[in-house]
Amino acid sequence: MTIGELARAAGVAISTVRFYERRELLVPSQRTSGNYRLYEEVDVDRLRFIRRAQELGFTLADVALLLGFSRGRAVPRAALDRVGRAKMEDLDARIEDLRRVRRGLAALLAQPCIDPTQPCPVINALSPRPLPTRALRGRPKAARGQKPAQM
Amino acid sequence: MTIGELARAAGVAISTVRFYERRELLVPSQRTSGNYRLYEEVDVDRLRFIRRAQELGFTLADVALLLGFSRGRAVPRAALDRVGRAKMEDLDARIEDLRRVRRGLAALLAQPCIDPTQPCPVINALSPRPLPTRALRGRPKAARGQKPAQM
DNA sequence: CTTGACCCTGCACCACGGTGCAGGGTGCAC
DNA sequence: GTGCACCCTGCACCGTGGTGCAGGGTCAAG
Repeated sequence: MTIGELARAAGVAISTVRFYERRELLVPSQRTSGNYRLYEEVDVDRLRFIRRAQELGFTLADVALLLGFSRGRAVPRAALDRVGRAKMEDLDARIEDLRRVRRGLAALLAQPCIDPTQPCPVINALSPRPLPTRALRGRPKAARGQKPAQM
Repeated sequence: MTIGELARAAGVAISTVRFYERRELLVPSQRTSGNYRLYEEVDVDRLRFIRRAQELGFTLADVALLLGFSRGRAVPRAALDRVGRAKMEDLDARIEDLRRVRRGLAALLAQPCIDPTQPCPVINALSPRPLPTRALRGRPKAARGQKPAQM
């Protein structure tokens, strides 16, 4: 199975497959005499595993970890649990972050602005809080892949 | 007020202030004869506005838009509403995405793995779904600024 | 033997929001 | 007049997950 066939089978771009190889996530088992990468059926599963794990919020580094563990035949349940639960907490924190943001934004938008020619307290509404320096936390992980949602 | 004083007052790095200047978000009103940037009190508010807006999920491009509008003295309520409501929808979609991911991950972790020496169906649990090609959607915006939450 | 589809490597580039550094100038106190 | 903190510009780099391109080689059909 060539790289093009693999890519089509798993629904990803060829460049992405090569990119995963650089990250050591999916190394072809063989090469042809002409140096073409050759994959097997199991690599389709592996590639789908990578994509699915990304969907579940794992980074490629996490996936490398899981696949690295799985070199010893099975993914040790304990390892998956550890990584998975950490990811779970991460997800919960991100969801909470976004909800907090949502509340703030809702409050801002709900605020009536009486005279549109006045310096409308919007900037004031946003700025006064001294921000505890640690502000702007957040996790940049997972759920990527689309452009920043035009406005 | 020099750049260092401004940065301290708003709790951001000097390099960040200069970065915002490149993005035309915060241009100093004056320079000294020695070419030092000079800021006023209002710039502290403006800087805090930027940070707060980022907390609320606006990108720097969004902020530039809002601040650009506000050149005409006030932030037009309509503009803020438009940008803000779009951001709101974006937030809702992201929260829903994460919840979906959370459900998937929870299901995966809940799955008991009887024999830890067997190829534990974890990879199988993740891979079999052919993924509808469009998979891996998501919005990469907002809530950045921290490292990817170690595991 | 040629054509065309496919593949190879290596490198540069995208967005996003910054950070860091070199090499130099300024401002003020002592 | 010197030391030190602070400032300047410009450029390169970080992580994340890729994409795109140039300049070539391979392979199978016709």
